[in-house]
Formats: sequence, C-alpha cells, structure tokens
Amino acid sequence: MNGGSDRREVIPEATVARLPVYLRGLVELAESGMATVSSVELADLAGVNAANVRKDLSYLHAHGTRGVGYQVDHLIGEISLALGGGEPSPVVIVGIGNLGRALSQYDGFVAGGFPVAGLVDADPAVVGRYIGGRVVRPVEELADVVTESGCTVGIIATPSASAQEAADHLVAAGIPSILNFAPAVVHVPEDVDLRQVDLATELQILGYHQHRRMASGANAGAVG
Amino acid sequence: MNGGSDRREVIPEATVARLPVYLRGLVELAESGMATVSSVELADLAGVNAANVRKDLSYLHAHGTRGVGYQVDHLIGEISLALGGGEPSPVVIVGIGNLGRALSQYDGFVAGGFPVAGLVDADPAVVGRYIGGRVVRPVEELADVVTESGCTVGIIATPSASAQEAADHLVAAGIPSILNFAPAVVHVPEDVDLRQVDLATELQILGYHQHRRMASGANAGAVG
DNA sequence: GTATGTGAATAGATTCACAGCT
DNA sequence: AGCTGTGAATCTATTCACATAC
Repeated sequence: MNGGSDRREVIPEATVARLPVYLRGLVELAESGMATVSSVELADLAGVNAANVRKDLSYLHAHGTRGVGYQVDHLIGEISLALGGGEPSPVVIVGIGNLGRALSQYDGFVAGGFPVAGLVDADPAVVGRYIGGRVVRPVEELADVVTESGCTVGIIATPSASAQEAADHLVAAGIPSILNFAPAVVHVPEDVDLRQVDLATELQILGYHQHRRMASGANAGAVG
Repeated sequence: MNGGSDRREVIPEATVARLPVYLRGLVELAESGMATVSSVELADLAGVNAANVRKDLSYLHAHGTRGVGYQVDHLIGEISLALGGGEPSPVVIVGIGNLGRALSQYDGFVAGGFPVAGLVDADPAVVGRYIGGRVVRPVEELADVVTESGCTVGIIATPSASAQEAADHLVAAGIPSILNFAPAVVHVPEDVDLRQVDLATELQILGYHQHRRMASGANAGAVG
C-alpha cells in the first residue's frame, strides 16, 4: 500500500487550510511585539476553537511551552516552512479580463510569496498591453513564459468556455498547481493539483442560508 | 435552541456547496437539449461521486425515475428554489479598489441572480466615479444605498485593515449575508452569515501540496 | 495556577453495496 | 437490464476533558 511509513507527518487538509490564517495572525502579533501566544489567543484571532489550534500545531514540529504558550517567531517559521518552504512560487495568470487584471495587481499574492511573473491571453487585442508593469503575452507562448520566469502556479481567469483549454495549456507547460477562478469544472491529470474559487457559488451558498432563515423565520413567527 | 422540529428538511452544508455546481451543469444540459440526466452523468459534470449526487438530490424534493434518471428541467427548478427561491438578491460592494472594480463587473454574479446594485468606498478620491454605469457612493451612505436598492448581500473588498469596519457598517445597515474578500478574519453577530474568500490562502494551500510533493519525491530516492 | 498535548467521544461527510422500482 | 434511493461502513474533522508539564 503505502511505500513504507512516512517519516514526514501528513497534515490533514482541514489543518492545511487553517495554517495560512494562523500565519497571518502571527505575523500581526510579531509586528506588534508579542513574543508568545496561547492557543486561546490564536484561536480567537483565527476564529476557531482552541483545542483545534493545539491539534493543528501538533502536526507541525511546532512545540509550545506548558503554562506559557507558543513562541511567535518559531511558529511563524514552522508554518512558513510547511507551506512551501519559504521559497516564493511565481504565478502565471491566464486570461487578462477584469478579474485577471485585478488579480495581477493583488498585493496579497506578493505578500504571501506568490509574485505574479507572467500574464497571457488568447485575445490579440489584449496581448501586448502592459498591466502593472508586465506585458501580456499570447497564450501560445505560455510554455516559454513558464520556463523563463520559473512559474510553478497557474491561475485561470478566463471565461468559463475557455477554462478547460487554459488548464490544458498549463498542464502541457508543466505547471503542477492550478487555481481556477472560472465558474466551470475543469479536469486535469491526477498529479496536477487543482483548486476552485467560485465567486458566484459563494453567493449562492449565502443565498441558501438567507432563504432558509426567512422560511424558518416565517414559521417561527415573531422573534424578540 | 431549535423551535421544535423543522418541517423543511435540513440540507447539509457540503451538499449546499455542491448544488450551485450541479445547477451550472444542468443549465448547460438544458441548453443543449437534454431532457433527462443520470446521476453518473451529473457526477461527471460536477466532478464528484455518483452516489454523492444521488444523496445530495435526495435532500431536495427532487425525485428521479429509476431506470431513467432525473428530469433536467425539474431539477433546475428544485435546486434554484433551494438556493434562494429564485428571487434575485442585489449585492452592495464595499471597497472599490482593483478587486472591487473587477467584482462589480463580474458577469457571473448577475447570471447567478446577484446583480450588483450598490458601490461604496471610504476614499473621497474614489467616491463619485462611475464603474460599469454605477456611481460609487460614500461609505457613510451605505445604509441609504441598502434601503434604496434592497440589497441583502454585502461584499467586502477593502484592504484588510478596513475589513472589520466594513463588516460593522454592513451589519449596522441590516445586511444579513456577507462575503469577505479581504485577507482578514472579521467578527459578526451570530445571526449574520459570513463567508470568507481568501485568494492568497488558496495559493498557500497549493504551495503546501507542491512543497510536499517535492519533498516526498526527493525522499523516495534517498531516505536515511 | 496556567496552558499544552492528546486519547476518547462526537459529529459530519463520503463511499459502498444492494434492495427496489421502471 | 438500467438507475434510483438509502442503510451501513468508512473516513475525516471537531470538540471534550484531563493528565502532564512548566
């Protein structure tokens, strides 16, 4: 089954998804001069349960001191390490429409270690334009862009109709990690990691809860 | 805390999150003239397991026909109904920077029943500008904007430092559902529904997997 | 006394496997 | 035969509660 026992511990997905949130909180704490933090404080900062924080951190090499808490600096180091080893991963954005343009100038990417290193688009009217100091290149040159700038992450910001095509291009160019903003399900080989960010879907989920609340509110009658 | 037994069935969160994806697939099928669809086909379209689809649909009033499948039209109706009753929910966007501007012109929102009905910003330099035919109004007038256009959803697209303030404004204006794009944890009262879309976090999660894959790849050759 | 680390308990989601209908 | 509907089994995640350490 497994090729022997992993020495490196496996971190559960749910934990991985919370680590960036902890990291943000910890960086803020460090900036405000805090040296240690308790699981309760960190939980509050991240909006989760304290036991959850402790269990999450137990998956890292991070160790706290009983009666005291965790060392902020150390924790920042451990989490950064787990999340990509501190090496920046340049990203290439496919599809430079409204969203692609906004993403290419999004500060959070650079801050998080994901500098935007390439922009490509299929539309000749967009190719050649400069966005935030970078030129938009034709999608045919994607493989070159990837090679030249060492991109390891691709962002799909095309219309849904072109999303699968964009994914295929990225896969062909050897990109192992893809973030898809197009509201479409795309298929990639097993060894490619794909995540979906679906803006309209998020709103629809909110819509469900809103609808439900109104429905049950009507049932329950007036609430004080 | 539950006021007795709900007549209306409760739909699990994980199911709710998949319904919009099914809906998209079904609309495409309807456009291409398909009248019925099997759970296997729909699963393929949505990128999930077929048993999962069947269980999900069993939470709705949707019923399939054994040996045949589900009626596409009917299913579209049932899912739309569950997700907000078919009523459009106008949204107001707080923070009209790069991201806010892109979101205000995002087609997917209108298509999904979430027309952008209001734009507000705290920066006087931005207030008064026209984005996609709508004027940006000062954040102080948020409550008026909400009342005038009947917004029920707020989108936070401010810098993280202003995110909590934006949330407070939205809550004060009576908005029950908030989608936060700022990379910051914001706190809202229990009766307000808050969802987080964190772009940098998504990349960091991809980064973790990438890092891990490389690490285990290296280990596979020479483990000590 | 305070706060971590973790086994056990609980809750939630996915997948399997098959009975039952068309 | 083909496909739905669903109990049971499995897997994953969260929360509790307390022994352990400072």
